[in-house]
Amino acid sequence: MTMNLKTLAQELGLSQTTVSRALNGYPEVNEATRQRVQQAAARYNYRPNSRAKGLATGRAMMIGHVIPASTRHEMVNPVFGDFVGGASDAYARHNFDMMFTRVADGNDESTYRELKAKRAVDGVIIQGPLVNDARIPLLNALDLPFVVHGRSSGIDEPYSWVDVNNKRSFQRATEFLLDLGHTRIGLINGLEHMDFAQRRRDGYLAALKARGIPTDPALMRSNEMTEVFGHHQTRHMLQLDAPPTAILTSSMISAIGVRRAIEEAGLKMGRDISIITHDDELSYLKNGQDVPIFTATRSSVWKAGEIAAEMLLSQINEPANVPQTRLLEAELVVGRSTGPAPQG
Amino acid sequence: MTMNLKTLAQELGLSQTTVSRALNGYPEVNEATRQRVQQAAARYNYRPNSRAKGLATGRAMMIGHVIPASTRHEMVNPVFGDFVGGASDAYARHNFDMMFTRVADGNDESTYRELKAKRAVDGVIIQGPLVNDARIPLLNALDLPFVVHGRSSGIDEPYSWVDVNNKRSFQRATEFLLDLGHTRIGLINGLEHMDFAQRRRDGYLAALKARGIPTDPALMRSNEMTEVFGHHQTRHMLQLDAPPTAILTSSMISAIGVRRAIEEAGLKMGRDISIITHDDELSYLKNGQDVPIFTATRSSVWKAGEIAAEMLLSQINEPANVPQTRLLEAELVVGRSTGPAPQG
DNA sequence: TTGAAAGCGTTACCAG
DNA sequence: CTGGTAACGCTTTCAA
Repeated sequence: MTMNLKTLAQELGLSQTTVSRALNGYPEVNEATRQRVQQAAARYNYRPNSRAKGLATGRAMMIGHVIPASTRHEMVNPVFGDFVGGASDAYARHNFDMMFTRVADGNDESTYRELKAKRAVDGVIIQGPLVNDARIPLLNALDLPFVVHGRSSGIDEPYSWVDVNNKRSFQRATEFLLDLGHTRIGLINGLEHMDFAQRRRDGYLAALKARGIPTDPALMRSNEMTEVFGHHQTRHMLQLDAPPTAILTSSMISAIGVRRAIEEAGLKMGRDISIITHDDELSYLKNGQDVPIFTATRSSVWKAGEIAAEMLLSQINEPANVPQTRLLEAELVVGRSTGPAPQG
Repeated sequence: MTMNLKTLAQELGLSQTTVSRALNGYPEVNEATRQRVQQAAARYNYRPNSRAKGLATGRAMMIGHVIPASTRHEMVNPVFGDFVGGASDAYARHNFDMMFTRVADGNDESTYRELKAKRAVDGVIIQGPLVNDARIPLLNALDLPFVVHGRSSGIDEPYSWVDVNNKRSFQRATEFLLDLGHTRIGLINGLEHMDFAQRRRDGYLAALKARGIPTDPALMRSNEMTEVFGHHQTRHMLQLDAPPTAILTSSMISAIGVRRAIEEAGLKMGRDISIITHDDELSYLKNGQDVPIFTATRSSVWKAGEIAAEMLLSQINEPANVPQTRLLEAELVVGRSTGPAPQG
């Protein structure tokens, strides 16, 4: 048997009401009484039953993260872990908890509906948005607060998001390789229906176009970002008549496979071929300026998680408070769509 | 306003009791009534409010995973993601949810106490056990059901665990390298207070000893399993007067750094040096037998997550049901400690 | 086979 | 400043 409000109140010779008020910081309680109550609560290690509290207040103090089963590898992607780490720090500050639901493919509509109907969460974070992601209209219709990590092209409803500037960073990375003299640059990208993959490709193409370098479809691959595919795609590219002299990879995990394929081909890194990866903390000197290349570094993704969580909580706490699109620290971008959204 | 039991019952002209019984599969309800109720529930997309249900039943239908902040890199370790993936599959089958709590270092005692006092979860999974891990006696004292992913040497209380055979796999891997003719084998291990790291080292040492190969402390490193440290440690080992000709790595993530250091040293993989990594799906022919080397492959870790979750749920549902130590599929081991535990 | 009513442990309203 | 009491939405006994 564990302590509850009723017995704690009896123990103190007070009413449940007063004890509850003392513990929840209501002003109208006598300071001496409050002290007494707090001490007793500490002594008995009393914590309000979260389900009872939730029932009474109508708030779950819980945020849901729904993970499609298809993206089994997603959980392994460092971006996932870092984002979630940052978010959970923010939740902890506000005494919220974080709930994960893995969902079979194609089943996410019913999952969100259920989350809403069961009142299991006060809001959700959407990870890995697709192009024209159906979850966004769904959640708007369900009136379940949410924030998207990333953006979804093709959606014209309002929604809040936090993203890195994928287009700009891939454009920069490509320019960097061009500056080094490479003209055949391979792109190992994520799946094309993922929104970020399109933005990254756009950046890559824009850089090539600006220099008048022809694009070669054989150098542009897209698939799940796993070691196996990184390896596979690289092997094929290296067998081309005119293989790439540099490779741009979308994730640290696929880069493992890329490097293995390069090893196996007997090529020497840095001499025969160069590779750079989206998670790298890289910058380079250009016109006397230190220019960062990638924006999805481990720490900025962590930060993105924190910001997304804070946005969601503020949306939940004061629904009137609609976030504005703005730039954060030059690298992170947050926004409310259907406003004047920053490009990239 | 969303549908609840009361209005659903009114809509049907039935009592809440009957509706509840019909929906929860109680036998004493008229089949025609049940049909009618189920259809109405589906039509209104009714789901019982999980907090109200939890209050009434005394069960949270939620499992907690507590993640120490120190292991920030842990969330990035594929082992973490795969284990959690498997576990959440199992939870989904039983309609349980999964809650994550990140906790500042040294604060985990109060976190577990709070989880218990708030009745937020029905049980917890312990990840990354240390040698003589204090969480085990704590949770036993709190009477909060738990299952450990891994084991904790030095604990003599009973507890349930699921583990791979770390010792045997590192012993095998070392033997494999010895069979290839290597005599200077570097070990890049996890932090030594982590229980698994000790077991792995033991396996490595046992293999060397069996062949009479002297051990060299300079070849045995242990640290967090990150790219940075993998790189760092490898660089140092390669600068030795007698550098290793093979390296055994504890994780795919640190292996990234290992490979980079080897590249930078201008060595050619497979000719100058070989590396194998604990996550590799490797096997080799020995005496005409195909012998698997490592046991912590991605898929077996996934499976371990499923098994751990199932053990925990069965412990929660029928506390009398104490799991027995046993071998699963030759590679996974589950158990109840203070029984005759399998070695390794 | 069905229903009324008493919890489950809080919060919040309304009196005093 | 404090207390009584009615929600919150469900399950579960006890009666019918």
